[in-house]
Amino acid sequence: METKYETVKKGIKADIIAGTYQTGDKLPTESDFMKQFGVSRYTVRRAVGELQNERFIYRIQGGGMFVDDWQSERVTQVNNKMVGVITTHIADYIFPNIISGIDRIVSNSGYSILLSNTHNNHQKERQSLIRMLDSNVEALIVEPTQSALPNPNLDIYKKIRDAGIPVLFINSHYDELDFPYIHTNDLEAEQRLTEYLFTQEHEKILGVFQVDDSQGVHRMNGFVQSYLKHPKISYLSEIVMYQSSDEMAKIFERVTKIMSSENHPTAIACYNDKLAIQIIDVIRSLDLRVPEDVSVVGFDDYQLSKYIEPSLTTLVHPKEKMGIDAGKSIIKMINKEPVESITYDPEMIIRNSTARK
Amino acid sequence: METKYETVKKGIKADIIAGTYQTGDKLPTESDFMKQFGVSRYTVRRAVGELQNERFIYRIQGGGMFVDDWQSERVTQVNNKMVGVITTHIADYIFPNIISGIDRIVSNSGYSILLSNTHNNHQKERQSLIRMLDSNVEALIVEPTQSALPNPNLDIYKKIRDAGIPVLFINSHYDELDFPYIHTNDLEAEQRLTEYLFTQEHEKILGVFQVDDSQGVHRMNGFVQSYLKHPKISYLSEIVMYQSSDEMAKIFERVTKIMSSENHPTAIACYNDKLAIQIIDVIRSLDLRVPEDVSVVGFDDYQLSKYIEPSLTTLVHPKEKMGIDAGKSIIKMINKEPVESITYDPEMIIRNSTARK
DNA sequence: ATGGTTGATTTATACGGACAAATATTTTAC
DNA sequence: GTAAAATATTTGTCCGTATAAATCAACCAT
Repeated sequence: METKYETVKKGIKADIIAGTYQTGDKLPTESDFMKQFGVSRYTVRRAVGELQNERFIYRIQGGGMFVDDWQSERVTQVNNKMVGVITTHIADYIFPNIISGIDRIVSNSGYSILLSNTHNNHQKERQSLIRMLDSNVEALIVEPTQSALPNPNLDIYKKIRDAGIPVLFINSHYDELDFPYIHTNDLEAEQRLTEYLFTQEHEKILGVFQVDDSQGVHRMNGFVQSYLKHPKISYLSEIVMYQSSDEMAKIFERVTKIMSSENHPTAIACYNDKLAIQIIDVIRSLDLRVPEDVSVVGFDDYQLSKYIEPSLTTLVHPKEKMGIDAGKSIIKMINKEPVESITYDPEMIIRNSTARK
Repeated sequence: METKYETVKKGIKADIIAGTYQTGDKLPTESDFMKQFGVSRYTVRRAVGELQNERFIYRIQGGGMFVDDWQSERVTQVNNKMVGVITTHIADYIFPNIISGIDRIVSNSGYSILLSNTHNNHQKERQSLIRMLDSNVEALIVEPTQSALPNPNLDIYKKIRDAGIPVLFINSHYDELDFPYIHTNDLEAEQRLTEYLFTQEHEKILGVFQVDDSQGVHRMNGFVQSYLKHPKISYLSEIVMYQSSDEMAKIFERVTKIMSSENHPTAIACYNDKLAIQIIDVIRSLDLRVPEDVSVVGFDDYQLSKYIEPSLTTLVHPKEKMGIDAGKSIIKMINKEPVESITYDPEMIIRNSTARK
């Protein structure tokens, strides 16, 4: 709940910004505001006192209160409550849902989102972190960049920690830093999915994974560990690893080569749905049918994965909810309340891109 | 003569500077100071309140008052080069692409994006605008909220203009404000698309349009004007109008009713691809085939529109490019260079959701 | 020892009242 | 009409009181 003086302050401030009271105008008297807001003189005076500190008004004893020239250069103090959000990509894929979830929560607490993306590049991550610090964000939500590789920006993260700025990681995290994080259990989920393909009698499965973020590595490990539980067929597994900086065309070439061979895999486990959708296109160009000839599975349950033909078998995990949880956690952290890390267990959704061998 | 609270303030401040109270030390309680200076609690609180504003002390409710690190860097100059971006939705649809395009450009010029969304609600737009001003953004990129309706926030926009803050509108704009804008030529494009349906011998076409944003209104007008050019059949057109606040289920109900009738329309023109995809689902639930029984067209060329079954006939317009152009324009505007409004002419893409009647 | 509960302490918010000081307005005196 | 004086208005300072919220310290049960 908001305090009364904050309500009064906001009310008057809004009228000033809206222009109801113009620069230089005489404001209503304290008694007027007392009646208008139904509060005591103390409360009004506290509100206008802060507005005076923020240079929105000035007061003349005996004369009245007046709107200050608040529009001119007030570089000095900015009362901006901001939460910094750093992700690898803004537009791609599931991030909009996450960002939207964050926004829904933090905007209700009066915070804005200062957004930055790293294009999965450590140098850009560094720039983003520095800019966030310069902008005096009160807290940070970060999706680590190339989380599977050593991070050269740990020095800045440590500075941020020492400055007492709360940091929350999403999707992955760094073991060296003990910030809380919210992520999905990629390894176990991919394991279950691969296991499902085995029950469909697939033995030779191609895994295609992006390995410069830790989610991709976990998914790949899930794939591999599934095979290790079936030592008789584990030699049949094939894996294509790629980095986010690689050209997609090159990756598809490698997949094409593998799928063109005599004894090609009968199923493909993809890093995510986006890749799966593209791989299905590649497969069809080889005159193979999905799922009759090749089963394809993805990850994430991208919102349109059920509408494409064939609809995708995949793993669903919360997206907007992750954002909402992240927003709630970061607000708690700002208020110095304790916060627990959260792990989501993705659920398998069987659709039409998979079939018995 | 000095006021009492000034005396108290000076007294405490002197002890801090002299080192009687060291940085981090707990100060005496308010009651202590009341006795020490022989004043009321109000006076003590007023004194320590100002000391807190001057960063000499900090207070913890229930905990006590402590000497702040007043000797360190007093002025933490905030280097916040920020561009505010206000859209109706963050996650939905094509906005991520636009935001990503903006980010690509402005981040290269050292700017961060302060993001806010309005959920297509005027009240929230107002809050967003005020927050942006409070945060000292150097420029604003705004997608108008409910742009087809009168905007109650024009007063703030005018205030922003008077303050010399550059504003750029995307997707739509307000005629009352002469800010530059970047938008697509929705009317003509929808006209061409409807015309195409006529060439496919469709005569009875249902239009489903969202009418609280001006894009939707323009699209609907394109649809209508197309019919007006064919007066012989214009009585055959049907239109379902809805607002963003309406429940989708209700809209689908109305569509269902129309499509269940004896002589139902043979084609449906949808506000956008997202709606088209859902409408195809509705149509199929009525045991009608797309495109054999009913042709469906969308708008926007949503990225997965070519992957769904059937792939969508639609109008493509730049999305990320719109963001890039917006970014470039806003940087120019910050540099006080002249900027022209930009109009994109969407291109028609014929896919498999349409067929000859 | 430890973990939870209770009560005391301390700051935060809020009300009402009183008088002082500066300014604004009206009245009075010329 | 003008200037001075009286009055009213408005902000500034200050007090006492009350309740809420957060923290701290002591206690008790396990």
